[in-house]
Amino acid sequence: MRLFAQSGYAAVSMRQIAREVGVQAGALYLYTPDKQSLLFDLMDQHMKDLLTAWQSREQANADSVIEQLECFVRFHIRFHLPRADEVFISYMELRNLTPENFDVIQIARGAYEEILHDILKAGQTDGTFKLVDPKIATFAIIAMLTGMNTWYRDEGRLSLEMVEEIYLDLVLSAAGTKD
Amino acid sequence: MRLFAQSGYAAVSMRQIAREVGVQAGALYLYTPDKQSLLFDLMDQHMKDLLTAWQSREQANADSVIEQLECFVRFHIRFHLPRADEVFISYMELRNLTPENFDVIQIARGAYEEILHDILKAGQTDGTFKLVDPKIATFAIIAMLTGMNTWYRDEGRLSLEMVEEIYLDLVLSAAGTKD
DNA sequence: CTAGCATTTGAACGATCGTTCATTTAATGT
DNA sequence: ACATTAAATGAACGATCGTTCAAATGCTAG
Repeated sequence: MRLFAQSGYAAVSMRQIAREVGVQAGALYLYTPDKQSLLFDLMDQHMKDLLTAWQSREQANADSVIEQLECFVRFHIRFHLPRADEVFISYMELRNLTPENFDVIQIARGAYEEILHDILKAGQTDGTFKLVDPKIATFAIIAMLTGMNTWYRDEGRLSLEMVEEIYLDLVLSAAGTKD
Repeated sequence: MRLFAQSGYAAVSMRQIAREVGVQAGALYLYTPDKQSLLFDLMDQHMKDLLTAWQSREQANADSVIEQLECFVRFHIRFHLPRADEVFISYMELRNLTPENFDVIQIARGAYEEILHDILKAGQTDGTFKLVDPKIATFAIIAMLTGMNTWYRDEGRLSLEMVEEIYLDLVLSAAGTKD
């Protein structure tokens, strides 16, 4: 995972991976059928972890849509930030998946986007959110949140908690809740 | 450019590039010193085009910060959307640049981000934007706008003009102008 | 038509790729 | 201590990589 994130799937050789785990290249094939599976399993597990983590979070079903959106934003940040390598790989290496593997990941990604989409649609329907297009807002918000991974550093100017509040404010504003 | 965008720099061979332009691999070296230069020149030209295009846009200096932000958003969308391949490469292939080439691109990228940053800071200072942190808002807005490239298709549900208005609305809201 | 220059070829270089497999080494059960 | 199973090696496979370069080809000026 570290090697793929650092140099990219295509640029990392099985021999480099073997060296990193202290083994000869041939031995890797006792654990994986091929290089492609290493990439797919990494991405597939990441998406499964993501969806599972969402489903098993402390859930308050009677929440207002604003609280639901707030919950989603905080969840997204807290899940993605500590997983910089997985997230990076999952976004950058999609084209190195075989078509079948690509489809699996895309479907999981769609399921995750639908979580936010449903919240935004509900908020638009009951008038809480002043949104022109919930589908586009979904893309925009997720891109905005995930983009954090490209610049956030633990030793940076702002703490995780502060960044979380700032992004929450940006998202709630974009959704049209600030009146 | 098309090959790099499609398969990634590392996965494209000089022989594939040669075949695409109808020539043998050796002949490419009459036009480029090496493969790396192909990638760098592509990205460097893209960044130069971007900054030049911004500087030479029809400029109304007395604009309000809201108009400036609106101008930036429209500019970003109109510049990036028709250049899907260049943008994709410029974001995905950064790690395949040599350190010196990487620095050149990063500096140009910083210059572009500073355009938006300056607008947001000005708007925060004069009270037009209700922003907690202009620097983070800069990252968030650019990520949000650039993310459009991953899903927008010409034959899609919405026209470029409509998408532009929707994103403009999202950005202005996020900046805190909608009261 | 030819001389001279520019362009392209195609073979070759050494290196590295993902993957396989006979063989060796390590661990386990009796 | 030995038989058996598991794990790992390291050499080898054919393929492909970026790059070089002598030789062949195409083009232009005289």
